[in-house]
Amino acid sequence: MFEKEKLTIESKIRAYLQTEGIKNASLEFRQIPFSGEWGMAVPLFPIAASEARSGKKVIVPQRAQALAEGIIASLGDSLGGFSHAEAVNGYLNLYFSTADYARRVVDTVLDQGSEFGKNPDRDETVMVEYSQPNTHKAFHVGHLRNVILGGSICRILEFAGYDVIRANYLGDIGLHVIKWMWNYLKNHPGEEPGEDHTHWMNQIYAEADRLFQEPENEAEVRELYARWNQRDPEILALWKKTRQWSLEGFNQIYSQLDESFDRIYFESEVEDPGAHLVEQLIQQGLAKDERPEGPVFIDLDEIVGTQDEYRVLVVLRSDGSSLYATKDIPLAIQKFNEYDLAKSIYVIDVRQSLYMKQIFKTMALLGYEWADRLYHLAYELVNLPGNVTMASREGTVVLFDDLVREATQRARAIVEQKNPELSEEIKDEIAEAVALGALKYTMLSRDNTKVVTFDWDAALDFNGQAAPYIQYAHVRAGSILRKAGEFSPPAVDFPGDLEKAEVDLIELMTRLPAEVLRAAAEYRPLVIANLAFELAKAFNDFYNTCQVLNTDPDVRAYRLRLVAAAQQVIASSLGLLGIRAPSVM
RNA sequence: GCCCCUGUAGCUCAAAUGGACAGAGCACUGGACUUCUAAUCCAACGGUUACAGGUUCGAAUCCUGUCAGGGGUGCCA
Repeated sequence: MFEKEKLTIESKIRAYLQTEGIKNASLEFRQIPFSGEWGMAVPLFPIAASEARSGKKVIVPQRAQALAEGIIASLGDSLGGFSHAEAVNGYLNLYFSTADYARRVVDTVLDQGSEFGKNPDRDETVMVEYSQPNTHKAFHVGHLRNVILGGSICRILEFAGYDVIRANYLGDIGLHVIKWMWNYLKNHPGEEPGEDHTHWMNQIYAEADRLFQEPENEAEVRELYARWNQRDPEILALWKKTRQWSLEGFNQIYSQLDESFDRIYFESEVEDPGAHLVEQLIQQGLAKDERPEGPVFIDLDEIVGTQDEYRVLVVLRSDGSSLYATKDIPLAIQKFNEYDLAKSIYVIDVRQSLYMKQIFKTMALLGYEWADRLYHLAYELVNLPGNVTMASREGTVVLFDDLVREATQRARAIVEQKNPELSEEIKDEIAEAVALGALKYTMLSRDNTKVVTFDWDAALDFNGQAAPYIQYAHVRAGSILRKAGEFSPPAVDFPGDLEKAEVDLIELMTRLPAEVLRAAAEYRPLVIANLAFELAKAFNDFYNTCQVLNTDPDVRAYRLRLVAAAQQVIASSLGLLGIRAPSVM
């Protein structure tokens, strides 16, 4: 937003440094930490230090300070858009005219609206594969982190200018599916799912898993597996029907989470291509075939010439049945056959890091030039207190629908208390927005590499650094505009003596564009989560210290602009997290 | 054994990628609703950034080592 001023002043600084015998200095602009007014800072330590390194006899801090002072002296009155400058602690601080800066930021935000902070189109397509649930099974809080993270990453990448393809890869075959069908045929023939598909599917699965422990049941399941392998039409039909139930269940969840997918892949579709590919690998001499005594595997360390780095990748079991790797290799190829991808991202938990590395290396060995465009976005697990990993088979899970139901009920009770006059329908909407927002924010506001310990109290705490706090700031802003009867107040000048709360709020708004780029580059929604909270905090501070409606007409005029702009930026940052921004709550 | 991740306030987490006094939220204590919604705000409290060295003008951040926790490591997904 201030590139022009930056460039002008930069060339002037360089000119001065030339006279000091310093050429090609690397100038760095950063934020001035504390501000009653604001501007940019240029640290001169790096320059002084490089002088010292090149043999000149200088004391770095003093020299840095002297340079900053020298620059100011040389600039004189020609500050090129800045209002004044200071030399402090070896930093050159350049300040903007408060009135100009404020007006410029607010005008820009309101002109661009929901486009503010959005990067121009890059003409690059990125695929993000996430969620990847197994059909016929539960959807628990562990799965939730993946969907929420993947969904937010997609939104951020889009905002950063990429074309994004949301891909899902469903585990629709395997022992778990056979077990499910066995239990269904034996104990629940003809039954149909109720309202909540996933919950019902999971009950049958959990029961099947329990019964599977009995040897005679296991034998029956194996029999069914054999029929499946022979493509028994009756079993195939049942599989298709029940799989569809699962998909419908997942879609209920996705739509509740405001998630949707552009491309769905099924494990069942890549199993056969995978088997053929394995044969090729063997023929090419890349894979070793030890069947029937051993499996088919690629000795990556041996091929690459490393030790204990890539280990070996088993691509087919000794009995000829398929593994993850059997299918992931053809799937990677299929993705690039279908799309021209600048990047293919896999949102998968950190335990599969080595496996992902093996797959990527294998693609490189196969000669695909796009192998270096594969990226594993690893995230840590959601554990229960006491570091207990959620696992359906252990029964240590918090199910998605249980959590959402509880959270929504609590949110609903608060809406009831705050806004009893609202219609039931609106109350429900708000409760859902708040409940889901809170869950999403909890997942997104910690770094991908950090384990989330799921705690009911923390997940259901709507106070403090949480989504409802941010949503509430958005609501308050909307409320002011509604009462003013002006949702897009006309442009006006800003005064030079703004309150600190106003300055801080404006300052945070300017950070959105850069933070979007950083979040996209690092695949870290946390960056946006932090900004959203800080914006809300600054807005609440402003709300508390600055009257908008009941004040001088001049003040009211520019503050209405400020409120509208703040509301926009808060809404945008919530949007990037996939969190709804209600207008009442 | 080897590899990866983590260790910051009582608890849960940040820290603009090496910069100005390490910041928030919970919890605890004391204040603020006749005023644009108190799902809010203000104040107070709370730190040898696991430990020991090193690199440099400057380190939570980079390097080495140690300790603690978690994960991975040829036919689980």
